[in-house]
Amino acid sequence: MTDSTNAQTDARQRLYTALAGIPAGYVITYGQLAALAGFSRRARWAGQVLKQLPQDSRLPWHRVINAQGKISLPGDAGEKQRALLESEGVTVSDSLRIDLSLFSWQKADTE
DNA sequence: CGTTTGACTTTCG
DNA sequence: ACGAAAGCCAAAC
Repeated sequence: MTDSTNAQTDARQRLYTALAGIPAGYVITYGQLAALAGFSRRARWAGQVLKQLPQDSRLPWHRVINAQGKISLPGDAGEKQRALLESEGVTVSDSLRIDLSLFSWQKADTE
């Protein structure tokens, strides 16, 4: 395969690694996740990658929400994500909203 | 190469 | 607090 293909795979891999670093009971926004992977202002791209994420991947994709502290997944998928977060101890409001001041993950702390 | 699209973000009313 | 509009960026057409 070509170098360009490698670059694309590497970019996704970095995002996966960053996502894997999010502990249960915490959430992170698309923008923060992208920045954590080394790509600032790539929030949309991060969302696109998660959408294409295979089901067999064991990554905590449900810990990723938007900057408004709300689940971006439409329909039943959003309800499913809420259930997963609740099961990890994250409090989710009826409007799929989460208190970022309590559950937002900061890598530069607690370690 | 120009246009459209989107699991985003921020600002304004 | 909520919705609309604009801004931003990469991938798909």
